[in-house]
Amino acid sequence: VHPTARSLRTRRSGLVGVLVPDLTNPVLPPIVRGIEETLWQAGLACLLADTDNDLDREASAVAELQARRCEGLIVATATRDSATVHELSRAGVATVLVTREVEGVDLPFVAGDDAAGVRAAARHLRALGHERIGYIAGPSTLSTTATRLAVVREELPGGVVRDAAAYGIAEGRDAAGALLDAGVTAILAGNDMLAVGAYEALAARGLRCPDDVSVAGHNDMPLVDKLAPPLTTVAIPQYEIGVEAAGMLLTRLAGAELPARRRLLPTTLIVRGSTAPPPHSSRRHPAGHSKSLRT
Amino acid sequence: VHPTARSLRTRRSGLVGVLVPDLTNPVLPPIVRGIEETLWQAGLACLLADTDNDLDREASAVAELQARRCEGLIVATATRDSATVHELSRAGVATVLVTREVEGVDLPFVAGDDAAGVRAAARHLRALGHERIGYIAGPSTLSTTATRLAVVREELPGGVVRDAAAYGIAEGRDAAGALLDAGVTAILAGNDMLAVGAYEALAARGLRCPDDVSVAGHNDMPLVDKLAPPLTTVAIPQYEIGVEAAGMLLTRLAGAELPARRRLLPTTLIVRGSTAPPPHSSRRHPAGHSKSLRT
DNA sequence: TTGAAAGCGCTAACAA
DNA sequence: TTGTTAGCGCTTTCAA
Repeated sequence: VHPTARSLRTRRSGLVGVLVPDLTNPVLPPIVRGIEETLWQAGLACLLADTDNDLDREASAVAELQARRCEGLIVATATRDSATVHELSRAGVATVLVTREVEGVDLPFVAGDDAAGVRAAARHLRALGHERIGYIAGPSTLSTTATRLAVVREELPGGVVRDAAAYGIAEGRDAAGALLDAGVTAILAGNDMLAVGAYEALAARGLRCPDDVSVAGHNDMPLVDKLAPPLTTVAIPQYEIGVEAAGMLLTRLAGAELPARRRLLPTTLIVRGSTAPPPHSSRRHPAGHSKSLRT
Repeated sequence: VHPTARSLRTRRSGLVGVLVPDLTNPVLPPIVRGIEETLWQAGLACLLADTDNDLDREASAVAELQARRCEGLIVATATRDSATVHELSRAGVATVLVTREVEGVDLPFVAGDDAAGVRAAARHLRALGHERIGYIAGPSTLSTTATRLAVVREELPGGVVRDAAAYGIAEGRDAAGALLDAGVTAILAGNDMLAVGAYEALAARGLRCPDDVSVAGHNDMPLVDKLAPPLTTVAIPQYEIGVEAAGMLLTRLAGAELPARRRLLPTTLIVRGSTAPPPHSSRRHPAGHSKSLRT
């Protein structure tokens, strides 16, 4: 059997294009694995394209993938207003969006339930007794940022928000510095890289985590459980997201209707050592040991 | 232009298969990016296959990629005696091995210069004054393990070696425990995951790093510089390895001769806080402050 | 049921 | 130089 001749005749390439913003971001490999394994089992192969978070490269990668007659596309690179994705939608190309959604486009979308995760994290901090809580938001071009920020605004009405230009350590450090200047006792970070930056900002000021300031992140990337202190963070079911995205593409390619256009998989708040009651809080000490409560 | 028809006619698919053992291993994504970008620029697309370190999956992935008429293969999954790779070599398939080499096969190979890296790490520990040094070797099925171990045997003749069944944290913890029982003052780990396991073994015994025992790793994976203490480790030029591997495949596909079959790119020992002189060592304190030297 | 033939869109070989 | 044609290996259609 010769797949090329078959492709020519049947007009099906057996190829799916997978667009990732940066494979180096630890969130992505498990997702890609989920996609790859699911597609592979269905007899489809993955053409991988890494856009390095560059809009032009996204556009040219899509063009190339289209030219190569991919049967469908799985896109994890989308900015909120991606013209490329809008065009894909208009052209009726079988496309599934992963992790990053695009506004005004009704393509299938799969992600972790970030809103629930951030909500849990925000409530966790409040339950610990924090009242001045700062949030480090990621780049405003991404839907993930918007989703998480909306929840923060809702759950932490008096919260201080700082933007980071990118989901990186340096950006987190700067933003956290500004939040500390504003006097927060807890920092919720848009993702774990930003949280690591917050650790650095604390260290630079001689502040201790969680004694002086609590920090929480998002994604539960590898090794954050080994930091000092281990990072409290929101875990997302990355592999399952990949499997689900590939599954949605498969049903779409089979011509079937999707049960739901948007699929949000459950996230989990993992409480570790980086979050604790704020300083001077009576909750710092268990009630039975606390003098202030006894008097 | 229709690439399928062109492929049928020219018998060139424009596809290269990339086999990885586990994309989730942080060493791989930068390598894959290097491969992908280089190949993409040359007009070739990457078919990604993740074998999950499974021999059968490696075999079936190769079969599938062959069936899809990939022009060449980049293989990062090979065990030292991989029958699949031997077969590839025999069949004359354009193949480049990355990171993991296969014995008795003269396919092009690209990797970091692990031997030099491990040598530097071993000498670093000896220079600090360590005399009882333990080594945690990875699975013996991999060439990386053999390469590193050979250097250890050479540089640390009296060293204690323990095998780990896999490059994982739990395996590192167990192996490190055994080394500590043997009374070592420093642990050199086959990679960073094993080193993190060593950290855990130390913590479990109430030992402090680097005060009681030094630890060094290999790969410089993300966040090991943020651990407590920051990990001393050997950094390998991952992205460049990917670029070089793709480059070698391209020259091979162009029919040209390779300047060298094996290409080892320079590694760097990054000394951080996890290595220090052994306890009771006069080198712990600068000479000028040391009473023992004064008397 | 089995078999022959047309044609998918391109490129390379050949003819003009 | 430019234009025409055969055929890559398969699937699908249509005839036997």
